[in-house]
Amino acid sequence: METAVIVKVAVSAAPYSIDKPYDYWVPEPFSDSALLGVRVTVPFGRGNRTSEGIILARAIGIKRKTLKPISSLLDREPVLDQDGIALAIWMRQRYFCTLFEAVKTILPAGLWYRLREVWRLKNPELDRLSADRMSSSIPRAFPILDILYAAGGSADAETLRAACGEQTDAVLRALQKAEVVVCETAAKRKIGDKSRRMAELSMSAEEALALVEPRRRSAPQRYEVVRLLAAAGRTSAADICYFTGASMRTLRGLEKAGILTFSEEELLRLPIQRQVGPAPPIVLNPEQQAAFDTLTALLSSGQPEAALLHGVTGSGKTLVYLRLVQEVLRKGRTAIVLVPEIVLTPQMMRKFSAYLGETVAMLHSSLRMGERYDQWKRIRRGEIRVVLGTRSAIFAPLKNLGVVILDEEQESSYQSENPPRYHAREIAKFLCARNQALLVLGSATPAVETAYGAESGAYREVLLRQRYNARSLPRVTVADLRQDIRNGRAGMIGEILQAELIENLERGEQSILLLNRRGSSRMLLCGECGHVPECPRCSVPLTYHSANGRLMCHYCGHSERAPESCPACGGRMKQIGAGTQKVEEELHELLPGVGVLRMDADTVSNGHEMILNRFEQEHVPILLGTQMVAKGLDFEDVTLVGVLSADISLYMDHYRAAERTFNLLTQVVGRAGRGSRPGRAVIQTYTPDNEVIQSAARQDYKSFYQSELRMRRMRRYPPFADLFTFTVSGPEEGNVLRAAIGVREALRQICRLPELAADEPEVLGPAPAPVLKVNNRYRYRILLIGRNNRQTREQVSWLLKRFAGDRANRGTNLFVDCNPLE
DNA sequence: AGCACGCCGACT
DNA sequence: GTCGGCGTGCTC
Repeated sequence: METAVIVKVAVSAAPYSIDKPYDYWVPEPFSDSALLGVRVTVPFGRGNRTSEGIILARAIGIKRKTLKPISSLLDREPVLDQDGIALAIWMRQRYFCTLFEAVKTILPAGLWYRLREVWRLKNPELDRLSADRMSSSIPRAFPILDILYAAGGSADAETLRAACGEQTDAVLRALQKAEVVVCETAAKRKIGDKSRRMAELSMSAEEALALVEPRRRSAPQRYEVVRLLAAAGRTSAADICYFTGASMRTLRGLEKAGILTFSEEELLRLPIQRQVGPAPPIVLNPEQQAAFDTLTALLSSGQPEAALLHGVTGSGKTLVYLRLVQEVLRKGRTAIVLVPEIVLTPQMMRKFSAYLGETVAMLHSSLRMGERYDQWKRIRRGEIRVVLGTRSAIFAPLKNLGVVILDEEQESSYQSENPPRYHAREIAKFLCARNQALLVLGSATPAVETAYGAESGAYREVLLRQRYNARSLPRVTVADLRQDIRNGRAGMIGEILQAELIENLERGEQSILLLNRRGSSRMLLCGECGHVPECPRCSVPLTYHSANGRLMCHYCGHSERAPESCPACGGRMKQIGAGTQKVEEELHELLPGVGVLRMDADTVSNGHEMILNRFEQEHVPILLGTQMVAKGLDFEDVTLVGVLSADISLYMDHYRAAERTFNLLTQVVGRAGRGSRPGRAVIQTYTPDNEVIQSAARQDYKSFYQSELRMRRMRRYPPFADLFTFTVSGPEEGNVLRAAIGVREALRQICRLPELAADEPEVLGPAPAPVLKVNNRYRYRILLIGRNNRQTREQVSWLLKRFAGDRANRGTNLFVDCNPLE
């Protein structure tokens, strides 16, 4: 029997329902380089389509008849080590994704190849007449041959598809069978350099307008695009689409018609801040020293238990992190430090590089793909020993990991928003266990689950109670907005807050106002019939953007020009919604001539940091913004913080609503009085007696935690149970609902299994998702309240596979999330 | 999912 | 007789 090197491969073409390691044999020339963690291309499926894959295991074995060979190697050296492969396998069973999806998440995007199918004539000498004769029985073969011959004998599949439409693939396969053409797959690196596509007119503005003007009615978008380009000159394609509502398709059409030309523009490299100032030696106060001692003791134990560093705002957790990382480096090991937001990385980076110098690397999502990839290579080569970054930095390929630190561990940004929706804390736990490394979760307001873990002994709790320089907490006033209503004040700013703002203005001190809601959504409403324009593809009202005068959908990206009169009755349209713009107007009315800086999703695109710099340097009296103003920003002169309405996030339909509100309020209140002067905070609310608001006002984590934990125990929420959210989606509401009911019934069956029944699992639903329709797909949810253990996950996995395999569910899709944060 | 194979009805 | 519809089953 013939033997060969046999490898197990995670294949990208395998969907979840059939995902497993597939065996391939390795042809002799590859056998030395086809190592574990090397990416490959392989034939897959009946049609032997070329698919990407990665080698998970390797052995010498019998070359069975049914095995197919590896087609090519994509790497000279492995891109994943044994730990990385183990992590991918773990992620598959934890997040219900395929092995390959897990690998893709672990590796940096800059590393990925684009598989390009190139079709060419099998015999380059073949003349057109013979080719036509050979393919005479294949319908629609002529246009494809036309292009192939015009392009000199070969063309890539994308070009062919663009020119020949729907059935290109089928025709190509038929031509392949007739031995007219062959297909080759070329792996092309997605080049790391991020550039953006720019467009400009390829003729004078007058000429271009003259060309599109006659068809202004039938092709309004073309006309709009040309008008914009005529006025603005060279513009990025993304901006053109934003301001005109045209799609990329329209732009390409204009390119084809010779009216505009595309070009690429390099995005400027962010200058890396390396102002390594003289770093004074770190002096810890007794409490910090005690915390440090406890953590180092844990570090030296063989298999350290994880620690919760619970320190009030301003207790100097960062100094403890720094000392700990120094200690880890001294032992010849490496460290990962995670922060929740990109905005916070430069601040933290400055501190870290001051103490640790060149061994620190920053890794976060706003790095350009190429930079990210370069950093990744430096880390792999061992040049970097400390990685600081946001969520995805947890996948940094450090060797000999000693510690992972998650700062502000309760933040929801640690959970990925797209599948696999991993949580950096869970990945960190896995990595730490495997490397005998220490996991440190730092927070002033830990997640309820984490605090419960500390209470029940799963984490070692280390406390920091003292505020830095013994500063006192801000004086907090809870202002009852109902009182203002009784007094005839209908605005967003009540009497108490106004008085405090005036006081601050007189003293020449700065204030921060928080509007507790996401984004800045304003809608249009007809003043006469009440009609609200909705998204044609989603079940949400469209949001009005004043920057471009358009109505846009945040879910699917639909965009249309805002109507001047009501499409239903012709009445006048009004803007409604309490966005930051509205509050800004109110502020101008109440405090004429006072400078206000606004920071929200609308303004943030043109520079988060710029706004903050202006606030600090130009000493603008008031900064008004959404949640982002609450996060870790320190300004010397801010002595007043106002929360416009504390209630909004309390009544969201989510089990973490109270926790989120408490965290936000505590954080934002902590922004006041960071300098030498004492701070004040005003929390406006319609429910001043609410326990969450009261405990946030007192900065009393313990009492919030205890009442929240009682509630969660009663309602069987995490940490007392795990919530699996099943979402069924599809284009037809009836089918979706039917499929969802099927899922519920299957889950109820599963729950009766003896191995699960002991935990008393419960199944609820189906209920329509909070936004029922997104992108013309209806979504229904089923909730399973149970335990996230191996048995449950196996059952869930089985259900997912069965759902995908059932033909009755065609067109619908099912996915699962466990304990989603959002 | 994506593809081939196979088994039936409407055409040259 | 053959083209193409869709139902069925497999993916190393």
